[in-house]
Amino acid sequence: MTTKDAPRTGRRGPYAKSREKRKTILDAAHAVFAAKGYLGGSLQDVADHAGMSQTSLLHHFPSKSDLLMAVLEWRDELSGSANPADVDEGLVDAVIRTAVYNEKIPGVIELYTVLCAESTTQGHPGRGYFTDRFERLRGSYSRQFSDLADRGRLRPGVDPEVAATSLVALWDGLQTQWLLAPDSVDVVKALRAYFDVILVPEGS
Amino acid sequence: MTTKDAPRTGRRGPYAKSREKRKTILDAAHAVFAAKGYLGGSLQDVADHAGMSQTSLLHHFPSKSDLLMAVLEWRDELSGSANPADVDEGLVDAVIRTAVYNEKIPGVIELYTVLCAESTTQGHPGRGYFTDRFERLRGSYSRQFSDLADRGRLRPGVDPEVAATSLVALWDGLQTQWLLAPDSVDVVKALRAYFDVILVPEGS
DNA sequence: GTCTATAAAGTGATAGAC
DNA sequence: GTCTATCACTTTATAGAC
Repeated sequence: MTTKDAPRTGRRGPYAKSREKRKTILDAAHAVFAAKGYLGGSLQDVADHAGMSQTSLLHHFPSKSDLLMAVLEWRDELSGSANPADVDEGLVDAVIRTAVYNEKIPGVIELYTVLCAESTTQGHPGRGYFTDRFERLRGSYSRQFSDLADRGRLRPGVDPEVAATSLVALWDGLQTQWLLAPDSVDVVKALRAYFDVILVPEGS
Repeated sequence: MTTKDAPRTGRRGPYAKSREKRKTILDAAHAVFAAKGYLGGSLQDVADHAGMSQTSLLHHFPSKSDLLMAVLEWRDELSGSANPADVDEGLVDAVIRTAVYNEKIPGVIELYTVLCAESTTQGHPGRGYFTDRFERLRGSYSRQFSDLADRGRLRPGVDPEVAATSLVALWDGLQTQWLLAPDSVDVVKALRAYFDVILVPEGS
């Protein structure tokens, strides 16, 4: 969490309304950045969406890039609680469950797809966020594929690190194609097919 | 080709210089759009790169979106001649050869990665280009995987259409990660691994 | 075909009244 | 905490001299 509970100076604290407004703004910024990207979306767009003036918006977030970072962090918090992982869930189940869930929130996919590629450009404020995210994901998947290999579930010859990088790449690439042609691309189906081909059926 | 040879009114035609300038501009626009995206790069940036004023630039291309489309089409022409396919080359060899070649031209990868994701946004002039491109690629790869399946080279259970979509997705996703972390991601290695896992070794 | 000048609109951000 | 007004700047695009 970035903000602690409101101090106990009032019934619900003097900041209860402020936090609510903050949420409204983040919601608006999420929609705008998803639809037009960070470079293509303006603070005025966000302010209009949030039902306030552009200057009021900047009272809550000191700059446009601060707003972007807040949106990205807020999304991580939200998705963690809206789509919680089972404690003993395996890699495959977690990926498929999330991919199925993602189909219900295309706006979030749009945000990540657009901002991720945009962040590869010169001086983009989101670059660090996505570099870290990819490194973290590759590490996590790599460990889980190694565990699967230890239990003889990974197909012989498959490198856990390459599989981790490929899984992330495949997933992202599928989502991009899905955004451009939702009727021609089945993200979940393709991910299942990838797992089918790099894993060995349980107990064999 | 979009333009025919210059009419024979002069030795080299009155448009020889104009065509050269056009190439200079396309080159500059390519660099700028690759580094900053279409939304992030300005006509002034392109003009500076091309060594001319922004108004002169607009004399050659009527609008910014026209310039974008010209860059994309020009790139297709160039890459077709710079990296020609063998007539009897198989799918695998062609993909690996191109992936190896691509490592030498990171600017082109940057252009496609950034513009592709950017094109999923509202009203982006490049959207049609990328939608068509993906549809064409999926169709082409799908047919080639089907041919491989007919010759018993595709692993049983692998769907040619799913494999086609996945190959395109994997390739694009790998390139995105490669742009953000070139030392941690090996595009060619991961593509080879994917072919290894969906294909059956020759003659078996 | 190139330029200067300029239009007309939009940008992120700041100052200060209320 | 919200607003109006405004700054300083950049954007795409046009007009017209040379």
